[in-house]
Amino acid sequence: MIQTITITGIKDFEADHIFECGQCFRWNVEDGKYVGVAGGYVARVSYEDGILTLETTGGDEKFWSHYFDLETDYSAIKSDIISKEPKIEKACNEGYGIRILNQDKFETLISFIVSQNNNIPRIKKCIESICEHYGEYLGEVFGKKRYAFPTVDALADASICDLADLKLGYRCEYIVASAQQYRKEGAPTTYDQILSYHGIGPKVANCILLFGLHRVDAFPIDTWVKHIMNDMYGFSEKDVKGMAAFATEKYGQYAGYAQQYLFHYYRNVKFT
DNA sequence: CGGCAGGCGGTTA
DNA sequence: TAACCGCCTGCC
Repeated sequence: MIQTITITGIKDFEADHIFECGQCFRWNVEDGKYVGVAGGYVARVSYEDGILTLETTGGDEKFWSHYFDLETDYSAIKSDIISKEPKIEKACNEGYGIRILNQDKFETLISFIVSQNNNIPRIKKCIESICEHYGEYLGEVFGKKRYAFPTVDALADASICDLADLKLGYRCEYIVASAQQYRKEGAPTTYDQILSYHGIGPKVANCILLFGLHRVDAFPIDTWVKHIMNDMYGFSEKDVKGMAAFATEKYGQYAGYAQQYLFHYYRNVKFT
């Protein structure tokens, strides 16, 4: 059963920008609108003239409002980072509707383990496969079978051999070990704690900080960001430390937002 | 066929 | 602590 939620007076929202800036893997265009699963609910999203419309199997306005980070003033954020770094203005204008979602911590942690040394279409495929095999079946919604992201227990108790059938490669053991650590310790709260997971290094840890824990000062440096920092500022692509220090100094507490605008710009506009 | 894709762990010097 | 190397898999 589908309910419709409409939220009005929303600025700085563009589904394309939100879902194509590298933060999530379970939202895809179906018949012209984005459909995805979050918090165990299926939703179809549309936005026009300040009105956000969600056709969903569950979750109240409060849940979705928080998920889409609607309480945050992105115009103010853009002004702030542009004032600190005018060179970012074009990227902010191109990706004007970006928002950093408030995603589930465990889902984010596992998803970014899957992302390592991998490309986006295959990451999405792998995660859907994990959901189909280990997640709760949510029914047929908008013409497709839908599945929730698995619980911590479901993945902690999964066998590495069975996961291997999902073509996850060497990431299988990371996934099971991480789910077990998460079950034992609870959700991580610091960078060092995230880094202590087997199979999580600096890049993935920063993604989990930013996208899972909403630590908007985190600045994940992947190969794209390396290209960007090289192109914009002349950094050697090996100088990850230099880039990280520069980002903190240049963008400060909003480095994560800056990363998203730049990533989106280079990924979807400049290099296409 | 080698190279690479939103890296990481392990081993070397 | 920096520089390599191998790695599951799929697609050029």
